[in-house]
Amino acid sequence: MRPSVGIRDVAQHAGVSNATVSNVLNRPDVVAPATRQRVLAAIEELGFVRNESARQLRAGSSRVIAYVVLDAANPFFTDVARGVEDAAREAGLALFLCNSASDGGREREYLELLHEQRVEGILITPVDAESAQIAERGTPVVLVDREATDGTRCSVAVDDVLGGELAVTHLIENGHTRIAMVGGPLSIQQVRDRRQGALRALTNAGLPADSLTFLETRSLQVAEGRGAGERLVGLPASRRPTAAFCANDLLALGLLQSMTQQGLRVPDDLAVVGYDDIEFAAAAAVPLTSVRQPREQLGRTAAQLLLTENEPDHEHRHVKFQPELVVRASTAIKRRP
Amino acid sequence: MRPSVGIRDVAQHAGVSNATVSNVLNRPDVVAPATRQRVLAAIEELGFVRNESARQLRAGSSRVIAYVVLDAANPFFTDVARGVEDAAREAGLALFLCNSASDGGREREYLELLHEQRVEGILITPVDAESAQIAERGTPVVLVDREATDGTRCSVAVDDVLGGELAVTHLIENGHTRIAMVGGPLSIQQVRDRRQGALRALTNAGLPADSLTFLETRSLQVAEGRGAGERLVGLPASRRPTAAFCANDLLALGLLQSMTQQGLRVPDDLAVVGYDDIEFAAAAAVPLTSVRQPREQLGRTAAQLLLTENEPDHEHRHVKFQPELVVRASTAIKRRP
DNA sequence: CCTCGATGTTGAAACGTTTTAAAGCCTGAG
DNA sequence: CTCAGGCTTTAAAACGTTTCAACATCGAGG
Repeated sequence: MRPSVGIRDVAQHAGVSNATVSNVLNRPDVVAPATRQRVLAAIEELGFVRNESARQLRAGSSRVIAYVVLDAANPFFTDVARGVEDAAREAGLALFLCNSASDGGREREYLELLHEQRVEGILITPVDAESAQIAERGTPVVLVDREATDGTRCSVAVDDVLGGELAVTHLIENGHTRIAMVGGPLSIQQVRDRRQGALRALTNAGLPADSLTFLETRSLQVAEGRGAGERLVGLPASRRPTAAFCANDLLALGLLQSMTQQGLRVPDDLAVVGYDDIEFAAAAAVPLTSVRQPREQLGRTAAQLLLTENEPDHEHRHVKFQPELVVRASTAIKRRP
Repeated sequence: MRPSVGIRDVAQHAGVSNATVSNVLNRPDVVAPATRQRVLAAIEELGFVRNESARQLRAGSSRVIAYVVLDAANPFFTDVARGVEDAAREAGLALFLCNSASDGGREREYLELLHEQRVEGILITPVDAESAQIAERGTPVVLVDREATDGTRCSVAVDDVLGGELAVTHLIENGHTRIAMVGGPLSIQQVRDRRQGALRALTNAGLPADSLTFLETRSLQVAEGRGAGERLVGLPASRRPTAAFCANDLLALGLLQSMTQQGLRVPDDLAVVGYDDIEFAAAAAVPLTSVRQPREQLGRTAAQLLLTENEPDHEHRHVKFQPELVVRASTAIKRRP
């Protein structure tokens, strides 16, 4: 099953030393064309596959970076990952994706493993603030979609406070004064920031802070959005919000579904704003107004920062992008009946 | 930056031999409690992180499997991946995700890298038939969502021919006789199989084969679905199909969007069936009728097969699941006006 | 007091590469 | 004919673990 043909088998078969085989693998130009051919033929014939562990042990570098993603099922993160991969590929690195699935334990396990693997660098969208503290143990770490509070590492983020403000300001301009915010858990920095932005929008408009009903969810997934929809409809009509700002598009889609199911109409009975502007937002039952983030650029930039990490004069940087509101049908202004 | 503290530094610091440190790491029960404490303290103090390359080089096994996915942005695959991860985790293995993004070149690179890394096993949904042939070079490989034609490896698939048949039979039963199939490229086995199923449905119903207009797309992504929508509407009304079967839900969502944009109504002007029944299908502008596949089970089973792969008496198995039609609004029967 | 088995610990040999310094070989100039 | 210098090739020493056989130590049983 595993004949385990090594570099020395190849060498013997080609009638050269193992050093020469190694040269063919790593510096093909340095070895004479004739010998090179012979060695390549031997490699082919024996089905030799270089043992990366041994290579890495001796050479010290790994040619791999990893992205520990918060939720692989969320298209937002796969778009970020695409950006990461493009940049990594340009630098000749491969990307391994790890899914923490919002589970701090998994996240820790993956980080440990990646450290042990001595990957060239780690990108991570951490589960919560604590895990963001994770000590750097020799492997460079860059935070993605989260700002590093201390100066111990680079980070790439989007201004979530501004994003929340944009969303809710838009709702206020459309005449809404009772607004729900759906999102959670609050241990997630983004949720807190977006809520803070929402509150700022109220303040700016001179509305009282209790104009915002916060519906906390256990995760940022579609099912939780549906649950929030039921809770929302359960509220007494007099206090029921006329608009909802969701902490991400998955929640918004779930909310939308739940509204339809319960016979309420969007935007007439409830206006909805999502966040992320994932591709499916535009294809939703009611095309979703959403706060767009530069997803791929986020990933691309993060990877680039990571690559500068072991330059001698490296200083940790914190890049922050601006979000942008994309208006669609889910917040069309209410028609007079 | 990289003090590179090794097992012997720890040993020295704790006043034991490196063998003992290794024992603490791998067989904690065999070393006396007092010594163990001392070693653990030293590890903590020095911030030692085991070098996985060296471990693997010596020990031979890697505790990692990988899934080379066809399109990480397609929720279908992330759901499969969830199943894979659950099963892997139960077996104490970590999962690395690699995204070939339907690019044969990338796929080959990743496979090469994974072979070199000596991962415990590889799951792959291959880009095309050729790449499915990829020689096994010591690392067990299991095909996911694709049937292995030769008996050289295990595979887990869903009956795509049946799926296509279910979809189109449903359309025929709803009275459609001019049907479009949207999908491609034809190098993808699934697309071919689903088309074959569609044709079989026609035959069963006694309809001529040219009742099916095949609109080939360049990929299975939303944007291509939109493109197909435009082509569809461009057809002369007399020949224009009244229903479309899409090779996956992403195409169907794109098609849907394009219809709405062009002022046509689903299902009245065009009935639409998707494939995969991803979560977003139910939340679409018009909830999508779709062919559901047991996504997580697919992944879970694949991982389990992979784990049996180096049992002594292993025989390659081909598991095949049955798809199931989920009917929603996008194929509701046309009302008499 | 000796032996034996159990329990902990260790020295040293792998594992399969890369890398470095040096050795061979050749060609053409002196 | 010799030798400098360029081009190829090589022997051997790492890299940081795990593992195995062997070595202490100790208490109990004879």
